[in-house]
Amino acid sequence: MEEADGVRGRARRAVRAELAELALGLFVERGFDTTTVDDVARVAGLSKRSLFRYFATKEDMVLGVVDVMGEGFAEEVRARPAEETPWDCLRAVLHAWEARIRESTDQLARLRLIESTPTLRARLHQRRDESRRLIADALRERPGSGLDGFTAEFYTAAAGAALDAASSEWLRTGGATDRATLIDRAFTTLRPS
Amino acid sequence: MEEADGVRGRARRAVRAELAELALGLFVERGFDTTTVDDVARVAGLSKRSLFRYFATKEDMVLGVVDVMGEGFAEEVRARPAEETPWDCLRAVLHAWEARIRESTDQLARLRLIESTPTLRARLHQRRDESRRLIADALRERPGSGLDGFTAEFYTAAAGAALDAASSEWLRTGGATDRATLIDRAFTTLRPS
DNA sequence: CCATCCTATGTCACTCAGTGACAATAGTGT
DNA sequence: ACACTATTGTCACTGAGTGACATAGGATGG
Repeated sequence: MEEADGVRGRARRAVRAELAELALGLFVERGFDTTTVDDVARVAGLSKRSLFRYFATKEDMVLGVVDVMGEGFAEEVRARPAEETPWDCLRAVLHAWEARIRESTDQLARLRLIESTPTLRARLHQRRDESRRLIADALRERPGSGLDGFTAEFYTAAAGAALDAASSEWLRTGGATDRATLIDRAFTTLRPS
Repeated sequence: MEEADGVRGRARRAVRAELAELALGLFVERGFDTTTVDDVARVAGLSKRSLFRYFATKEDMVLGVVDVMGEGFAEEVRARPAEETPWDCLRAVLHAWEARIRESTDQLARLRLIESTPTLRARLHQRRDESRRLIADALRERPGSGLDGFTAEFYTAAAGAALDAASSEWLRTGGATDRATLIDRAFTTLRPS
């Protein structure tokens, strides 16, 4: 039951990743809504029930990676120098995050699928929502931040808006533009330095 | 089939509103997830099937009003004076919108329910997402806006962030604060005048 | 007043996501 | 070989949502 890293846990995560990749392929090929979980299970060679032991929901098969974001992000916010403004702090962390995300594979196909599937977009937002609280709290609890809950939440949500717009544009250009640069542009739009 | 205002259409909308109110009451009382659609149908005195002829989804019974926002909002954006900056334009329209929303009943209970139910939050974001494109387009197409798609979308998403944070804070204070004021505060936070 | 539409509704059967319970079956350590 | 434990499969179930079809009710034209 413990999430501590045993051989078991690692194997499990490997299987999960494999299944996610397979599912993504199917969804991209046949469409998310028109592909049933049973379809995925059949192709993957296990039962629907077992599949749901790896993923809580169908959407999770696609979102998987994104969902852990919250805690890590909040932690990095806390680690930023105290003299940094909230806005710059968020920009910096988001920037660093982007660099890491770029390494994962299939980002373009995955994002395209998410963008074109309302169900998936909804889930994604739900996830981001849960993270937002965590991040806003981290922002407020920085030494000497002097932020109230409302302002902290707004900053965080605005940063999320930057991420959103950047992802959307990145997708529109077929992955040609640099997401990190776009994010910077968004941040600067509202706070020209 | 036509949505034009006949006697029929008006009656239909009245029934819809009545059902929505009834459903909201049940959801608030028993919880959204733990209340089945059949429950609502039973109390309302019609079949589940008929209920789904008034609402496409269970969530729609709660969100109902919110979803028409998109087009109206976009229209008002187009009607703003051209010399206004995008940011001020959004602020003004959002401000006007708030005044109108305040008139609807049960806002507090409804919002509380939405806030505390992930499924509902997800749907709400989904709706907002659909509106965002419309509004961003309207913003870009204002005479002499000079905005690219990316920037327009970011502005719009950021305005959505302000609305979100304001709603959240408004709820936190039990409806004591003025949402319009909060929105102004958010807008000013990122663009002190 | 009756025949005729048209719409709202009910009924029934179905799909699909997700869950709980329990049995079967690995795999690991001793 | 033996016990222990995690993983999987099976089966039956709930709950949202849909499609097909039958029917009741209310307006309209003759």
